[in-house]
Amino acid sequence: MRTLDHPAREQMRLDAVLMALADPVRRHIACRLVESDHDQACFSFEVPVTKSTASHHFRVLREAGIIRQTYEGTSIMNALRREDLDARFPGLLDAVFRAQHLQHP
Amino acid sequence: MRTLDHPAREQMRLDAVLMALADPVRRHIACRLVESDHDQACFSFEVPVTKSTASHHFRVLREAGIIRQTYEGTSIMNALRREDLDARFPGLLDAVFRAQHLQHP
DNA sequence: GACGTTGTTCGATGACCGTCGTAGTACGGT
DNA sequence: ACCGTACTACGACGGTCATCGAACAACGTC
Repeated sequence: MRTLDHPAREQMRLDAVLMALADPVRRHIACRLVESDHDQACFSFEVPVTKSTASHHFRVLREAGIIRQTYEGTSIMNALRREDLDARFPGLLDAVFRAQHLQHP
Repeated sequence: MRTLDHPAREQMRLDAVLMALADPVRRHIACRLVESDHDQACFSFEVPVTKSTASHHFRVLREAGIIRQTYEGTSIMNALRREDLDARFPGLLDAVFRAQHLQHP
């Protein structure tokens, strides 16, 4: 079984989280996950980049601790690590999501 | 009289704000301003970089709309644009400041 | 087993960023 | 008028980032 590395809750670094969310493509992915209550495969996100670039962005989000990725057949399902994020950096995710919505309604 | 360009409240972009706060030196400056209630000159911040680099960071913070800079003699006084930030991106500054404190108590 | 789907990995490339030193500007004080 | 202080502007350098295409790997299906 293939596995993917995820940082533990205490290992999340604010640098990495803010850097990850500063990119518009990654923020779009993260905000889509905030909105939907169920996991989503990578291909279901409509991002204006190629497959390899999207793969890179998912990896950055995962290594920052923002998403959790699990293999599911040929797909990878992406879930927001909301509990971990809220515990480590309270209010941050909500604020970013709200800000994104205010700017791009 | 010398003047400095500041973005209007509506012109602030989330990209620029998150990008600015992703850098540790700039986040240190911003958090120092959150803590202190009065304006502070550039030289009063103890940052581990040279003058020119610090000047660059202050410019990034100003152009993102995070700080307001005004000339005062030979110095430049820096003030947090808290009202504008809270109006444009509610809760964001507080969340980042709190996260910074949780990580670096 | 062959094929399509889904994503990763590996260079390569161009752009941007943080950093610095040097030179220059503006201002206040002597 | 001169000097020191506070900061900016400019050019340069190295590192990192986003992006891409091509090749590869894993899985399900026919």
